[in-house]
Amino acid sequence: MYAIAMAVLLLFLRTLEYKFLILQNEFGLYIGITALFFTILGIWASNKLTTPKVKTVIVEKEILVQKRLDFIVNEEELSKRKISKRELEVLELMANGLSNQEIASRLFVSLNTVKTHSSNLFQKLEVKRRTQAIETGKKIGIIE
Amino acid sequence: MYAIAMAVLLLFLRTLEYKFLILQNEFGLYIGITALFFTILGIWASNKLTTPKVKTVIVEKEILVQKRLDFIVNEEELSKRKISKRELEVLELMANGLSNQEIASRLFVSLNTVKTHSSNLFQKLEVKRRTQAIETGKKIGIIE
DNA sequence: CAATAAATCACTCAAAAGTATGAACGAATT
DNA sequence: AATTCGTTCATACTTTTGAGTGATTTATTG
Repeated sequence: MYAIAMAVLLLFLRTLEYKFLILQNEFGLYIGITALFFTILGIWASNKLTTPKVKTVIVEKEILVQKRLDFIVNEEELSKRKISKRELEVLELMANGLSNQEIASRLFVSLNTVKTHSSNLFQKLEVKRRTQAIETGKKIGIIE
Repeated sequence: MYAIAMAVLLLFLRTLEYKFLILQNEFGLYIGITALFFTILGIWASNKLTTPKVKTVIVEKEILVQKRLDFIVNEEELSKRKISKRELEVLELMANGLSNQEIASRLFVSLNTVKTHSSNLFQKLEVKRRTQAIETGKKIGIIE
């Protein structure tokens, strides 16, 4: 491409030379045309060939978080209700708003397994729904 | 900048001409140097002057918020998100672990109405599930 | 070693949750 | 009078959740 452009330009300049009898000592004109031409070519080539610049703008989105630094799991409730640690994990993820499918993916188990855990959990917490499980879990101090 | 580059080049070429007695009919050389020079200049100019593509990255920044015992509804969040008082009522009952049907009965409206309210609520809270709605609702201080 | 608990998963069925769309109505606002 | 908003409700449809049952595997423990 570059070579072709060069050839075209030279040919063009030669034609000018013969047709309009531009004198050789006026070569400033040639230089000028060449400069202009190749500047444009350079810009074009740059745009075409270089990977586009990416300016990364980081926008901070404020997320309000409330943390209890003093949180300790109520082991007594856990043993009393015979809640296994897998079940507790599931409950924690539930409280974080994950769906069963998302929990399954997170824990690398099947959806059915999560369902089994949650179902057992509900019995142990004596609740009917996940929202109640989260509520109760917080109340008895097994999750934050 | 461009003008300066042009001047520099011309000066350089003139210097070459007198120092090394380059003949005028060998102007292909001049052309070549000029072409090369201005191609590079064009590439450089292009890189400098083109507006970079802007890539926006949203980074979630955690902000610790102390939970106060004297709960006051965050009116600002309510108005900012345009959450109606009926929607807030539904959210409160959701957070108490009620099912949609139970909420409907409590508010003396139909199940479908509760669904509409909760659906609108989820959009306004930018969540997909009721568990997330409860979580977010507590975080932004519109429910206890 | 046998018993037990925990974790895994499948399958089915039913209930609940959620989406999308449209619509009716009254109160408040322009 | 026209418009906007909140509330209400319906229909239709999809996805998720949950109950119930049964089964396998692995680790632990009496």
